[in-house]
Amino acid sequence: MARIQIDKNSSRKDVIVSKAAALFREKGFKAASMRDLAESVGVEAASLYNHIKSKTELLHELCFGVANRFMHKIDEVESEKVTALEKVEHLIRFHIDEMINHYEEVYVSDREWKHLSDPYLSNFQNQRRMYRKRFAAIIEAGIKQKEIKPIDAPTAVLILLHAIGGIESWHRSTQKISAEALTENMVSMLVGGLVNK
Amino acid sequence: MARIQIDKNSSRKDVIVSKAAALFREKGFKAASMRDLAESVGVEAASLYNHIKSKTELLHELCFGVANRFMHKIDEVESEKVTALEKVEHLIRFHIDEMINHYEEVYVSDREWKHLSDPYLSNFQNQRRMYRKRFAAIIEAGIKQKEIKPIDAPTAVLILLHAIGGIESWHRSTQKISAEALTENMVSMLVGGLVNK
DNA sequence: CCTACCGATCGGTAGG
DNA sequence: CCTACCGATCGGTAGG
Repeated sequence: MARIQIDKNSSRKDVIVSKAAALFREKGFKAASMRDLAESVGVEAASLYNHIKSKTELLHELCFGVANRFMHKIDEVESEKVTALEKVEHLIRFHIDEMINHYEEVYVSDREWKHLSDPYLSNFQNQRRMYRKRFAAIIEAGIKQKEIKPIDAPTAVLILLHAIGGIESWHRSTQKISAEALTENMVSMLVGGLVNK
Repeated sequence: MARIQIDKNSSRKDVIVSKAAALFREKGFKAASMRDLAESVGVEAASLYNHIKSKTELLHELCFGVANRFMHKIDEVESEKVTALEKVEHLIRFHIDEMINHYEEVYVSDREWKHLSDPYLSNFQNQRRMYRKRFAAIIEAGIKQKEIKPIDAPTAVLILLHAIGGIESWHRSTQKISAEALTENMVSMLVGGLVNK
């Protein structure tokens, strides 16, 4: 049987990582076993180790993949020539989009990073802390320019990020409104909660 | 040594349940072992089973304890003679208060209920679904009375509940603003995102 | 409440 | 990629 794929190894690994995301999301990192994962990939558990080093490596890849995308995005947004409030809205829309289209990875990275071990754990926590600080700084700027009402910026960031995490429930619900409607509703409520008057 | 406690068994169990909440919050239900719990209580693992039936029983108690408080509260709020928007604000304040003062139980009930097993699991999911429906109905009423802007009510509920879950980050942060300041900031942003104009 | 211990399951390795 | 298997750890029980 002809194989179109040239780099079989890397493709196989991608499949494993993506199945791992789905499994870790569904059961949690600790409760998901490598035997579960093997079954969902369609091989024996031992065979997984020809493509990956360890279970934790899968978590690294998921967490840092997501973290990198967010870091890249905030670089981009910071250099935009728009109002602070518009920057905030762009970040909100990016988070919503990520949560809609890369649900499993984002969810796992958000809830299961605690199970990373230590060179990676502190690295991840630092990136996360940094990201939130930069997000808060944009809100702070918006407050100074009176576009955003005077609130505690770190609290606002925490509300925004967690609120968007609620898209989890949307994914799991049976009667979903459309992704577009969801996005506009969320933006309306979240940006509406920020604006001055 | 005199013992003031009359019902030793029930007191001992309360300690175990509360230590379990802290441990499950910190490590996650699956990753927290009964040996960890025993150590934090100050006994051997086997001794725990004189007070509890199983590890899962601990999770039941935590999840349903929290669920019952919320169900009781929404009963109360529904019968209040105030505007729909005020009812929503009361629920928001209750959620914030619960998340500030019963952090560990609420957090565990929110994130670890997946590990319940099945008579309890469906029961819990039903209560949760019911609660959200009733919350959404209040918002719907507020929209009809033009107190609340026309948004998708289930989406609004999802945003509110998850946003308040963000208090987790406040608990873990080193430079906490006061509980009162946190509450007023959150109410301002969340209620502000709902009001019509 | 403890010592001693169980069967099951886990992540991972050896060797082909 | 598989068979066979490992040491560790888990939730829980027996018996005192």
